[in-house]
Amino acid sequence: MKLGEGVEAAIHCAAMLAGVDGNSTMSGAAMAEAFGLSPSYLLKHLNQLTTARILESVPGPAGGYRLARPAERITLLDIVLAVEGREPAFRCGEIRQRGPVKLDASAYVKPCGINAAMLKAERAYRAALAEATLSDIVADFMNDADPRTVAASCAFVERRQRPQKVQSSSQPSKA
Amino acid sequence: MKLGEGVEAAIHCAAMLAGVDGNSTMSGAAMAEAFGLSPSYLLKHLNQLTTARILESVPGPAGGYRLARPAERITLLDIVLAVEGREPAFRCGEIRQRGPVKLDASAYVKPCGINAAMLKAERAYRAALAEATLSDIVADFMNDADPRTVAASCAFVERRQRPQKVQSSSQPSKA
DNA sequence: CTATTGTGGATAAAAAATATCCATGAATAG
DNA sequence: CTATTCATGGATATTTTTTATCCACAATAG
Repeated sequence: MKLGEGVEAAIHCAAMLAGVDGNSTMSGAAMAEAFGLSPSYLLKHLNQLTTARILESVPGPAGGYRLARPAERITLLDIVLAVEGREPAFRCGEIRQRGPVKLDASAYVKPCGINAAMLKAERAYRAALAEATLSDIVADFMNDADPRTVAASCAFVERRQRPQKVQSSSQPSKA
Repeated sequence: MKLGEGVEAAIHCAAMLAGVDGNSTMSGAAMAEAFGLSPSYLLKHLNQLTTARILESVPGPAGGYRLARPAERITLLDIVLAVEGREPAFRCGEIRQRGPVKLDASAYVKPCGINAAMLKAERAYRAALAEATLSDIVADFMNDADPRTVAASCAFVERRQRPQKVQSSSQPSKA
């Protein structure tokens, strides 16, 4: 039972994006640099987050990624499922009916109790992940982490975030 | 996040071994046949259960496996950890310190909050697995499953289990 | 002794995770 | 408009993990 490295990367990136101002963005390359990750592979994971509507992406010279909704409404479960897929970790292969004894298919309509027990545990896991919001993660970091790391993170965000053109505010200049 | 197929095989085998009488055993080959599994690979998993002292093994012509302790004191967590290993599914790569910013190692003595949140969820998962005993699994099977499958399982165990030589008891009545 | 069974190591085959590259299209700064 | 920047998606390569097989060995019932 193992989670891919992409999960760690995705959560860290999302937490960093929670720190950008307003609708500013940060490029995938910047985040890859911040965490010493392979840029082209990280983009794959960021793309999964975009597909899951956890992030929004903006193409173009000043483009990048930003959170698709407030950090209060993004949970670790959202991110884990987006990156690892929604299928349960335990996959019942129905080996109970693979034996030499030929038994009618109607004998197996009731679900396998082993599968049920494993899935129940997995629901507990997911429930715990659903309790942890991205804003919790960020708040804990701000409060508990070493002040130097907090300062370094904020400085990085400040330096690398990119403001977006205002387009829908009070003056609809765009038409 | 995925669990290997060995987990399903191991739990089914343990549940079947819970049905053998006294100190009788059942061979790995018999269990592989019962579930349509590759014998040589299944032995690897059974061996992991033996190493973890969940099963006992008996070599020799009448040998095989049996539970090392009552089914009431074997949990799904025991089996999952024995087969999948005891390491957590989320492995923190400390990518927070892999960036270009050179910061003293003393800045990272406090554990990563993301890691803490992921491990907390994993504790909930393991706690749920620890609640499910092998005797629960067997009892649910006996009560809820289709009577034909119960009968078939019991018949298989009855036919393939192997009594052991009595060596220390008082009444060698079986003979 | 002989046949059967688990143990452990070595090894091979298959599948998945990780990583890179490139062509494409979209957006926009200038 | 033009050139640049960036995300997207496909193709592909590399590495690791999982799955599976085989064999020499030790133990033991008959």
